[in-house]
Amino acid sequence: MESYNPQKIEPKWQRYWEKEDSNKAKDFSKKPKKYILIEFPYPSGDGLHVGHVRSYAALDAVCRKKRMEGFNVLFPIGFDAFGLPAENYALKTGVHPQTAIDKNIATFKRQLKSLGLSFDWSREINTADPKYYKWTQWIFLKLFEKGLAYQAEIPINWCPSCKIGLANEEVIAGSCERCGAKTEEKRLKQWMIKITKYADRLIEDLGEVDYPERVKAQQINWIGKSYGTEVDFKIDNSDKKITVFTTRVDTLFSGTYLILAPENPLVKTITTKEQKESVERYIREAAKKNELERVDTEKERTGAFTGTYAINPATNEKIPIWIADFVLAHYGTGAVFADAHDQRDFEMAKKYNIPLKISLRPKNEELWEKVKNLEVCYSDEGILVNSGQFDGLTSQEAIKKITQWLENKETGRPAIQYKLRDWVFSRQHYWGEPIPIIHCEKCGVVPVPEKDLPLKLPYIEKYQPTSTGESPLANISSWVNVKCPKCKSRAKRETDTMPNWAGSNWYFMRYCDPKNNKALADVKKLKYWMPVDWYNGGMEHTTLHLLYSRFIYKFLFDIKVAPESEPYKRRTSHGIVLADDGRKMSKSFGNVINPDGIIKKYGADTLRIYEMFIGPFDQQVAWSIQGVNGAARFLNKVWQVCFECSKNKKSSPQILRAVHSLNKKIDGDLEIMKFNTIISSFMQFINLAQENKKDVGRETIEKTLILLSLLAPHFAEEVWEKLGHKKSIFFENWPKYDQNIIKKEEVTLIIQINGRVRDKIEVNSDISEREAKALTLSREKVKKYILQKEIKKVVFVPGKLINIVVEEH
RNA sequence: GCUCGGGUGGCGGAACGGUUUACGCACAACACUUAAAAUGUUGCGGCCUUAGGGCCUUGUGGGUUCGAAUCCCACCCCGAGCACCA
Repeated sequence: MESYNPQKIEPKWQRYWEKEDSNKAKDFSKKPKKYILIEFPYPSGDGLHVGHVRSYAALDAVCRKKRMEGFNVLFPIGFDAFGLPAENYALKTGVHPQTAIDKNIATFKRQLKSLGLSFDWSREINTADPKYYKWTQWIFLKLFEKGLAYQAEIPINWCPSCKIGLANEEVIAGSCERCGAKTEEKRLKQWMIKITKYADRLIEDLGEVDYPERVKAQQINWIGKSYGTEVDFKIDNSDKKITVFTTRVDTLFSGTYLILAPENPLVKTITTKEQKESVERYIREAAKKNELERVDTEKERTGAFTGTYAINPATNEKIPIWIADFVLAHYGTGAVFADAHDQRDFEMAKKYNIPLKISLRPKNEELWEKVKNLEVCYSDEGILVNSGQFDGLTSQEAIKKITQWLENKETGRPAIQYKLRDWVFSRQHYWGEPIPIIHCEKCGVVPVPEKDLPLKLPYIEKYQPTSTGESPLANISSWVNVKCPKCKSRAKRETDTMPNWAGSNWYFMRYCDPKNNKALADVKKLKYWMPVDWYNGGMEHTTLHLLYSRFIYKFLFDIKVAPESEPYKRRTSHGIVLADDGRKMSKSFGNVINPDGIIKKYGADTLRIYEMFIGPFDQQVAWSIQGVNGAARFLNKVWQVCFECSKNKKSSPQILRAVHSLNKKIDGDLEIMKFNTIISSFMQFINLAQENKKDVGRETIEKTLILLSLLAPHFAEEVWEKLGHKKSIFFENWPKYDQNIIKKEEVTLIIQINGRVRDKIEVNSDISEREAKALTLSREKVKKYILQKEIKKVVFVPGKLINIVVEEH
């Protein structure tokens, strides 16, 4: 008998599957559809990561099973090819991003194919292909048309040394990722997308999808909806008012000052002559700090007095208006009322000797003494004091009643705030989709007409950013200078490009109809395939890609392009694969595992089995080369058993029961992604078969191979063929297990005395309680424990256990 | 600080109200071999015991239960995400 030689058989079957188009999904097939999606890779120069292998192999197993169960499965693959690394690489080496990406994609394709994954390669997409990004640009035009894309001057991370705007993910601990210089805030006009308009729907519709709790919680947290009250404070000696947002209106009576964000436009108009200098100095200081420094909660509270006062609508007292950098301009109204029941306000008032008042009383008397004397800040809920008619109410009651009271006086109202901010959609980079907008001297902002799409990214030689912070595209005057599509007068193109997320927002729709020239995808095909039935990906995309793409899909639903409002029925996520030292795999640590090496030495099937066995799928796992040996040994054992037993006629009841149990285990565990227990059950089965080779018949071997084909497809095909089959094993139907065969006649009954295991007996599985009790009490071991003691109770769990409860002395 | 996960042998982990430590790795002994590798067999939580066996053990402390790794309460530790969000 030949020994198992993956290096020989794997390429053979990969060629076979490619030739036979084995994994092609058929549009409008009468079979029920399953759309199973993995996050498409960014084709980095490092090649495929063993982490990709784990999640792709897992979902590949799911797809293979669904096909054998009679589903028309769509399991597509593509490449998210725009992005910064290719541009940085170009800056360093002069190699054009297009060239680098093409090369990387070729490597990825070779690697993915060498794993034998059952992708439908005929639907391959590439987000940097003009035929693809034509539709990414089209979506932008639609957003613009509906008023959801707009320009605003907002602060961005600016590297004064590279003279370039940086995305948040390019700023590491307040410094530029490339040169290490401290970043500053710079205000630039940016394209923004109004995702906030969809905030409520993004929360509510989570109710109708099947996502892990932690994913839902993270998205809800990120959107950060909070219910509160808006309160108007009249400015003293003026008609103007300052509106603040609070979730704790119960503390309004202790509001002894107001604080504005330094960037709040009101600051300029209300600051008095006397205070102008110190206020302006404070604003300058605040602007110099980057986000990281401002957020440092350990630092001392600072602020500046504007010289102006406001009237607290609850007490009618005159209270000073301050500015402080811990008040955020972009949240709420950029203004808060400050009181003794907020840690930050409390600290700041202490520092500047601003008067404080108490309006909440804690239950704890000892604490109350300290709170009363302003020794500590009490910020929990309590009972109202010094609050006029509201005294004695709990915080919860007071929030309702005070809001109502303010509403009647027309100085307040219930309000809702979100943490979610609009999405900054501009990047000052080359390697992205150009934003299809023209700035006309006469007409202003004019969209590129749809017929002119795709607006192709021009091929350039130099990627150096401009000194003004514009993208390198601004340097190509022949591309920038155009005629206005409306009035034909002089105009300039927008030179910002889109962020990396633009292409991945809708790629799953393109898979449904990847070659369509007339639409991003044919409506009928979308209706057939969408929504994605099962989408697996990383937790790191929860608040970026996953949220963005849900939003864009909702928008496309609203303009009648998408057939429903949620793109993904079910989301699951994998844990990351760490290096054997427990750290992230990274070139700089020198601990990266290249799947090519493992495939060469052990074969793709071994690698796949190992990676799925390594630990729970949704948790992070550390790589271990010794573990790969275990997977290789397992496949070798299966190989031996298959050939040694294939001539046996019949299987023993024990083996039959075991293989049916295994079948059941796989059916159950695959659906809940417990791949590690599937493989351990498989190992147990093979160990049993190996010990009882005479009892393993051919039909059991064949069943085993079909079960194993999900995990080790090349292996299964090869043995299947060697057993004399002419057709691919993947044409077989998924086997059904028989519960009657699984049911055991004889079981081990556990005997407990007072809950402790004292004995075990082999009994018929449907033994009655009376019989079991009699049998138990006749056992020598049991007698020892119940001698001269009173039996108080007998607990009987049929087929499992009997517990004798006796009096303890 | 808030939200969500976790803490079980030397290690990865299984069990998620009913035999704790399945399966794998590592380790040890033996067999096969001139030798090594590979493979196979056996052992492998701790303490006590001549044996039979006994006792302890799922981060810590309580509770519910005939019975708790599993359910409840409090605390400690680790990981992930958010974080001056009023």
